[in-house]
Amino acid sequence: MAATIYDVAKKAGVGIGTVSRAINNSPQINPSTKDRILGVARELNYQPHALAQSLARKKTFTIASVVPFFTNYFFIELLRSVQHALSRSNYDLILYSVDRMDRSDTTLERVLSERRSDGVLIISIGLNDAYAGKFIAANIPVVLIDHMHFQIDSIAIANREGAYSATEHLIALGHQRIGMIDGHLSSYPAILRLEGFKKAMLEHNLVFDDRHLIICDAQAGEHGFNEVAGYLAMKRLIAQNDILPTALFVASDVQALGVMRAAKEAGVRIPEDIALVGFDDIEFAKFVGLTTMRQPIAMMGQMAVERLLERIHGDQQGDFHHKLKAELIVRETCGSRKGFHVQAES
Amino acid sequence: MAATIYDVAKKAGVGIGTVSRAINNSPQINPSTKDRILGVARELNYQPHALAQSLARKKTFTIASVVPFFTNYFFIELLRSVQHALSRSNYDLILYSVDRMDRSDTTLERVLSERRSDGVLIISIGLNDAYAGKFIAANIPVVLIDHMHFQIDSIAIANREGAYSATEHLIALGHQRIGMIDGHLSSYPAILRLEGFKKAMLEHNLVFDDRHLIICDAQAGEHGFNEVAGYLAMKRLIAQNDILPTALFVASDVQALGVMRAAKEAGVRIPEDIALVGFDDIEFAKFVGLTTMRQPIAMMGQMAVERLLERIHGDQQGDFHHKLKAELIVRETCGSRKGFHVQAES
DNA sequence: ATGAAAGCGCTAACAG
DNA sequence: CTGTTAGCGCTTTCAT
Repeated sequence: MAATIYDVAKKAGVGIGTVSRAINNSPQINPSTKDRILGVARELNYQPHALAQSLARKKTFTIASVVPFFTNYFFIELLRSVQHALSRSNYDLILYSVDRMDRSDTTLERVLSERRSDGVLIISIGLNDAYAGKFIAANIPVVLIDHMHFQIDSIAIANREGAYSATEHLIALGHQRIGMIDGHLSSYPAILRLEGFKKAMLEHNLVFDDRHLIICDAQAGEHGFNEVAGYLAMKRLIAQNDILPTALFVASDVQALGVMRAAKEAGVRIPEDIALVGFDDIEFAKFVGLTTMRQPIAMMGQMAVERLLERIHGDQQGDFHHKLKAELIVRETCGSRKGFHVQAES
Repeated sequence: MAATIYDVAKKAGVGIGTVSRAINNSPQINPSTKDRILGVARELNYQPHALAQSLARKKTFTIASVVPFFTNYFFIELLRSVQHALSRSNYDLILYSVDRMDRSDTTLERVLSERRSDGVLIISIGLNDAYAGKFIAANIPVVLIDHMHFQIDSIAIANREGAYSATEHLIALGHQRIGMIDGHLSSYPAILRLEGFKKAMLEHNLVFDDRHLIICDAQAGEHGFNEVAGYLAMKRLIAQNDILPTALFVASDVQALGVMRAAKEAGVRIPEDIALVGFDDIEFAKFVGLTTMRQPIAMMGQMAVERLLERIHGDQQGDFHHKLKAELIVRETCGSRKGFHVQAES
C-alpha cells in the first residue's frame, strides 16, 4: 500500500495535522519542522490521495466536460483547446459523452449526481430550463460553449452575423443565385445560420429558390453536421434542380467537404460552376482550400475555461454571454468573380 | 445541500448500514424495508456521493486515459471508440493529456499519484521500464494502445507488416522507384513502418535512393505525424531530387494530406506522376480518395477497454499483446498502373 | 435482517 | 506552532 499521512506523521514524530500543514504549505508551521516533514514524505514517496482530499475539502479539482462524442471535428478542436487551457491549472478533466443529441439528459443527470466536478463545460448542447435550474440549485458553475441559456454563462459564435457575412461575400462576388446547405433545424446554430443567410439575401434584394435550400436530415441523434450529410445534401441539390445556384453557403466545413465530394462526382466544378463558402474553419479547411468563416475555436475553449475557473473561485458574478465574431477566410473555393462583380454593380 | 445517507436513514427510521444495503442491492435485507428505503431515497432525491463511495470501497469507477493531445486525428478516433466502449459500463473517463511526447513522465506521475482511477489506457506513448514497474508495483492495470512493453498488456497494429503490404501494393502496381515519407524515428511506429518498407523493397530486389526517403523532423515534442510535416517533407523531396520516385509510401494519412497539398502546388499530379499510399485510414482519407492501410481503430479502442475492464475485475491474468492487422484500402491515389505492372513482370 | 461502530485518507477547527 | 479531534459520505465488519 501507498504511504498515508499517518505513516509520514509517525515517522516524522508529529501529528497528522502538522503533516497536512506542511504539504499544503500553510503559513502556520515552523519552517524547520516543515522541511523535516517534507523530507520524510519524500523518503516514503508519500502522495496525498486526491479523493480523500476532495472529500474533506469539498472540492474536487476536476472539471467535467459534456461533449457530443464526436460527430464533428469542431468539438474535437474545442476539446483540445479546453484541455490545453486546463493544463496550466491543476484541474483534471473528466469527459462525459453524450451519444445522441436527443438524450443528453441522462448524461447531465449523471454529472449532477456524481458530484465529481467543481464545474462543468457543456459543449454544443442545449440546456433546458429544468437542467439549468438544477445546476443553479446545486450551485455548480456551468459554462455553455456554442449554445445559450439566459441564466447560464455562455460563449458562442455570432452565428447569424457570421452567416450574414458569408452570404454577403458571395453577393459581393457577383452571385445572385445563391443556395444554402444547412444542418437540421433542431440545432441552434443551424437556425441562426439560416437566419443570417436569409437576412443577407433579403437586404440585398435577392430572392432564393426554396429548392436551393437543403436542410440535412437529423438522424441517430445528430444534427446532420457531418461529411456524409453534406454529400447527400449536395446530391439532392443537384438531382432536384435543372438550374443550379452559382454559389452555396454551407453551414459547416465538414458538410462542405461532403459537398465537394458530391460535386466532383457529378462533374460540377468548384469554384467554376459553384462557389462555396463554409463555416468553422476546421483544420482540414486549409488543406482543401475552402473559403470559410473562421470560428476562433481555440479562443472559445480558453475563454470558457477561464470563465469557469473564475466562477469556481467565486471571483465573478453576474451573467456572461460572450459572443465571438466569425472571420471570413478567403481561400480558393470562391475563385475570383470579378466579372460577375462588375456585372452586379452595373 | 444534497441529501446524504443519514438523511435517508433518519427519515426511513433505519440505520445507515441498512440504507447502504438497500441502494447497493445487497441480498441481506428484507425486501419490504428495502422498498421503503428506496421510496424515501427517491423522495429525497438522494444520490450516493461518488467520491465517498470510492474512498470507502477503494474503487473509483473511473479509468484514466493518457493521450498525446492532439497532434494526429488517429488519437481522436481512438479516443472516440474508447469513450464509446466505456459508455456501456459505468466507468467514467478522465483525460490526462501530454502536450509534449518527451514529457510524458510528469503526466504519468500524476496519474500514479492521484489514484483517481482503477485502470489506465495509454495511447501512442511509450512506457519505459521504470514506469512500467511503478504501475505494476502500484497494482494498477494498464493497457497500452499503439505501443508495446513486454510487461504490460498492449494492443497495437502490426506496423511492420502493414508497411510491407503497402509497399508491396506499390510494387505490384509496377513501381520500381519507390520513396517513403516517415515520421521521426523517435516514434515507435515510425521505426517499424520504415522496417516494413525496407523489407518489402529488399525482398523484391528493389533498391531505393536515400534521397527518396524523407524523415520528418520531430519538433515541439511531436513526431512529425501531422499535415504540415508531410507538406514540408514533400517539398524537400521535390527540391532535392531531379528525378522523383514514381510512388511514395507515406507513414500516415495526415502526412499524406500534406504531401498531396505540396504536390498540387508543385504541379506534381497524383496518381499520374506519383502514386501514394498512406497509413491509418482516418475519416478524411475517404474524402480525398487516399489509398491507405486501414487501422481498425474502433476495434483497437474497444478491445483495449474490454481488456482493461477484465483486468480491473481480476478476470484475466497473463500477458496480452495483441497485434491487429492493417488492411489495404484501395482508392484513387495509386491510379491503376496496368502498364507498369506488365512491364515489371516482363 | 438490522444497528452500531470502525474505518477509507485527509482537512480544519479547537485547544494549548 | 502543534497535537487532537471531529467530520466529509459511504462501506463493511461485528454483534445482536
